Amino acid sequence: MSARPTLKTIAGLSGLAVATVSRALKDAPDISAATKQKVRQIALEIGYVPDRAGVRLRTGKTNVISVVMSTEHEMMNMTARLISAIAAGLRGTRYHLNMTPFFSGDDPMRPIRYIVETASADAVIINQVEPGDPRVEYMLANGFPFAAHGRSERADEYPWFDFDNEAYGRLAVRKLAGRGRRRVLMVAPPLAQSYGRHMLDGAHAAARQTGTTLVVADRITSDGRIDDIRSRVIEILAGDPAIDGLLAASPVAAMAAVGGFEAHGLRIGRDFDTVAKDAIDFLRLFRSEIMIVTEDVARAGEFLARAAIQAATDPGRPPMQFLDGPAED
Amino acid sequence: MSARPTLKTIAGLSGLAVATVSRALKDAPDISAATKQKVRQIALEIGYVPDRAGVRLRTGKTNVISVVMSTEHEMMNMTARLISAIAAGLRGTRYHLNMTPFFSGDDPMRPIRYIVETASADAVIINQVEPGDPRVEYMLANGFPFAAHGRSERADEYPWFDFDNEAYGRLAVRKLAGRGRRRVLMVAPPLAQSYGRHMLDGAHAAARQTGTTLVVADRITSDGRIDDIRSRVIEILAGDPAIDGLLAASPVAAMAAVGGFEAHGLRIGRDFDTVAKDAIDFLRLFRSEIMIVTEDVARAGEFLARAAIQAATDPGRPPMQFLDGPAED
DNA sequence: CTCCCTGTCTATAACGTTATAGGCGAACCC
DNA sequence: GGGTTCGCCTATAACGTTATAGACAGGGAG
Repeated sequence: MSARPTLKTIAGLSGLAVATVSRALKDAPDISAATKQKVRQIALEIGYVPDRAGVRLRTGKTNVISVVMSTEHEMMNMTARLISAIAAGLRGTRYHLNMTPFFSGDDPMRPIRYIVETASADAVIINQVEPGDPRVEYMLANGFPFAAHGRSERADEYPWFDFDNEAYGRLAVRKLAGRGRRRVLMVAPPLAQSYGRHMLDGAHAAARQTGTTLVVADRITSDGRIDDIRSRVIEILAGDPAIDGLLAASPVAAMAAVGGFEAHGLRIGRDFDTVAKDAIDFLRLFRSEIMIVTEDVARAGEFLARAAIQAATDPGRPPMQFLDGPAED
Repeated sequence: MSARPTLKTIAGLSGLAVATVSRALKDAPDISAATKQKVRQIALEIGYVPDRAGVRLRTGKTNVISVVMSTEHEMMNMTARLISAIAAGLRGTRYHLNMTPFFSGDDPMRPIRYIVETASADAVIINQVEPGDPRVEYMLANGFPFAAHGRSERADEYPWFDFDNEAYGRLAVRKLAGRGRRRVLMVAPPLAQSYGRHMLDGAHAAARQTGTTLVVADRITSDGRIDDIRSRVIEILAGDPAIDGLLAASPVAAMAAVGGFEAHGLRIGRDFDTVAKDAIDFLRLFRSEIMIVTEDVARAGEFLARAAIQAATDPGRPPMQFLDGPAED
């Protein structure tokens, strides 16, 4: 039951001063090679690991990356994978992963403010960025390191990873047009979020190019409740029976909307075709007739982890940014 | 750009000593009510929040609860909800949530050992407990506070929350028998895990009582790959066409197995019935013909959060334990 | 021989907190 | 009036780390 080794332990064993041990482990230039060697050897043998509290108190570095995300509803599926991927990206680094979720009804700024004010992380990772996102504005204003899944107008100024939803929108409409579909119903993401606008822009552009008509479903969004999506799609189809294509922004929305089509007796592949984006390998398992475009969340998480670390350790460097193209099935 | 307030700041403003301020905020008995009042007032005004590194260094308390879970595969769905629920349970407490996932191929003991050795959390929460689970043994041996989702043989000695899978197994078979089903195929969880054994025991018991025959699918488990489950179920049905009931341990297994039945042209409700356990409200949305038994993960997470905190702060108290009954649809 | 440099190492202080021992005046008792 | 007790407060040290300034020996230059 020996206590945990500290610098003092190594100092005692080596006959050196605590400060020397510290500097030797830091590879400081004014420590002889022999000393460094000896210190490192002892440190290894007794399994020395720096005490986080000591380091943090002295340096202010927490060695913590905080993920601040909403963890509810369907969205949780993708968020969970993203967090898992970030965790994977943090493996082998000295960073710990902290989760500060916010819940519906909570102010998304609260956890952010807390972290910034108490300096309780070296960097923050957020997702679901909106145009003019206050979290982005706040952290930029305070010079607090962060990385974002998604872009706002000020995307130039911070690290981000984003899926190219505009390319997805274009690709999806082209795929449907390629199957001869002329009138496409789109269950779009909430347009308050940046990625929703991007996707819509892409779909519109490709619709113009291919001579396809794009009908954006009103009163529902792809993050809505299944029942709402399904019943609204049924209504829309009743009033617009020429619709022969479906463009969905999420796997759940796709399932729900397809259900709406099927309620009219329409069959996928025969009476209509569907393209959907899937980040969680969901549709491939249950509705393989749907044309799937995959969003690679693992890549996103791994990138965001590295981007956050770079933002924390090297604020001078240009921010890491990556626009990920859609992967066709 | 004023620096963060510390005890020293309050000491300066109040004219008291730092130690007095500290004790006043701790409500120590030998500080006058007037002083306490004054100190608290100032602390509130300047927004004093204790520095975690300082507290941790001095007291050893990290104010961190670490969740150590595997974050991969289908299981991720439920794990994600569990983590989210734990986070919800931690809201309003002074505890931060740390995530230390392990990945397939990783040794599950590694993160546990790290946390215990470096004392980097006040308590740990684990899930998917197995009989003789080495994580449980290790933490019990080291007297490290933890709470578990699931029980092992030594369940008496530690805090846990568990879903009553035995009751679920019984209930499921009874429901099928109640619909006149006589020969039930069960897609069971991996029997290496405690909950799998429980569920199987319950199913067997109810089968005996109701005169139902229970056929446990071999070579597949409910956490397996969709395709494997589906094709194995097809094989089994080909060799055993009298099967008219399905008991699934997870929503994904249910979907996959139902797919196998349907591949034989069998229809749910007419040719067979299905009972499945669902923790993520999945089946209700997509296959409502299935009889669903709900496992309440939110309750589990909230309970585990409180149980972990109690284990950390009050090791003398008897461990919090709760066996949650299945909720019928 | 003195002076200065260079290469190593060390003493000290500080980050913010809290446990411990002690100080000091006022009130109380005999 | 002298001693004790009580109520309230403070000084000090310590947790583990690292930045800073400085110490000390040996070597080279003058």
